[in-house]
Amino acid sequence: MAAPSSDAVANSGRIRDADRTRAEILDTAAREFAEKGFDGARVDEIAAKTRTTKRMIYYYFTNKDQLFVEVLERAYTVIRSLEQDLDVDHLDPAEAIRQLAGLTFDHHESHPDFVRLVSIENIHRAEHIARSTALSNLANPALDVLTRILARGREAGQFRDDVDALDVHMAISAFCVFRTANRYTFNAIFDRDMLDPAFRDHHRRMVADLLVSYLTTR
Amino acid sequence: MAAPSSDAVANSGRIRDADRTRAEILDTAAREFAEKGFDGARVDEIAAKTRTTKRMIYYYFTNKDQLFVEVLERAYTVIRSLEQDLDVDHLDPAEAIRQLAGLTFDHHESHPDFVRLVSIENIHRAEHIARSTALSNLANPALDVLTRILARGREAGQFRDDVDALDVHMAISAFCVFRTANRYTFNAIFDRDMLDPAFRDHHRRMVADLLVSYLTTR
DNA sequence: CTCCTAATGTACGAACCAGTACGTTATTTG
DNA sequence: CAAATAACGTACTGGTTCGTACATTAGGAG
Repeated sequence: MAAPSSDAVANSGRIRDADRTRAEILDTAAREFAEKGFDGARVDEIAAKTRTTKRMIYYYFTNKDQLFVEVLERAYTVIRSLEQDLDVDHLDPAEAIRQLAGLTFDHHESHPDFVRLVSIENIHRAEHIARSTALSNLANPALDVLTRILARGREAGQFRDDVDALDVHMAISAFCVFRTANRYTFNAIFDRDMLDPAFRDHHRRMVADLLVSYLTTR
Repeated sequence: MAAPSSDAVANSGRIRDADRTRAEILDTAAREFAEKGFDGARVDEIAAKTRTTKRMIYYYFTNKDQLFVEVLERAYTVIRSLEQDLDVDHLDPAEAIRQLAGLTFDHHESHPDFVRLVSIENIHRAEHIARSTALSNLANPALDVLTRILARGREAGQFRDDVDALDVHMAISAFCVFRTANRYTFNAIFDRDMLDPAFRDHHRRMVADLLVSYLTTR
């Protein structure tokens, strides 16, 4: 009965705010894409889970593909900024590798949606990344860090010299990504949930050990 | 004008053969699912690429989900039989690990569609595998082999004793799967095609070295 | 206060797509 | 060889889904 005034409140409470609407759409879309995949996700469903309408999605993002592009851009930006904060130049090279592996491990462990989005983008052969100048030019701070660590390790005679930073990055990513990305088939077939906390610390140490033992073996 | 007889020939040339039709559908479906993902693949398109019709797909496989289940069953069966042929009990444990890693590496390298199908199934949270008794019960011969190798390595005092066969299998799979599954985003962002032959041998040795150095470090 | 534009909402359409009703032909069995 | 059944084909439908035409309102500029 007091509806009219409460409607008015709801309306004015919902002040027009482009940034806010855009951000809310992106958040919801990220969850929905990660949950269902690109082709499985529904624009109508994303809109329904937002406090705005489908029209707004097309107003801000033109189409479903472009929406996915911006979802990806956002997801990558998060991990890149994390990596940038990594300061390991003062550490022993082996310990620096352990820190880097640990950081990657933790990020993937706590951002399964990011891992899923990347998997989905790979199924689509990275066509969205290719269309994104932001992502094509986004260098990886972790690589610079890694390059310096490897150089120091080699100079100290601790590390082998037949691997480059990208190889090491790949090996670390592979391990961390697999635990999250392939968790379901792995669990279904081997009956072991890789994300079970019981394995967490063990696996976290395992990536680090794998890389350090590899690098220090000649 | 000579159509009737040539039609008849075309018709009788296409002898009814359930097994053959089924197999052709499965092959085509596997390619199509691997190419476009489960939701991206079209039943009409699969049918069009077959010498039969959509009706036959539903005749043999009931629905799209069941078709995917059987595609997966087939794909897994191939690698399982490969692993079964692996005989490394006569080898030095470290060398046996290298052989196993090499076999896994080669299979993933030469069967990108298999890797993609697994990725797709993970996006769908292994719901199809769960529905397949064949897959749920399909043990992994590689695990038995691996268990024996690890036991021998430990007895010989060569291997560490804080890892089990499944951990090692995971590490190997992670590396091999990543190269194929994440090749596109990796290439887009780092401008390195992991499947470039130039890296093939290097990476093949790298997985083996990673595992052996890890296992032999205490 | 008025005008202009950015922001938002409603309703709809055209294409698409999984699945099916119905009919036909080959092959096997008795 | 007849009857039964397995294998196959055509044409269609009902529901879905991306995208848009059109209408409206809020808020800032002057």
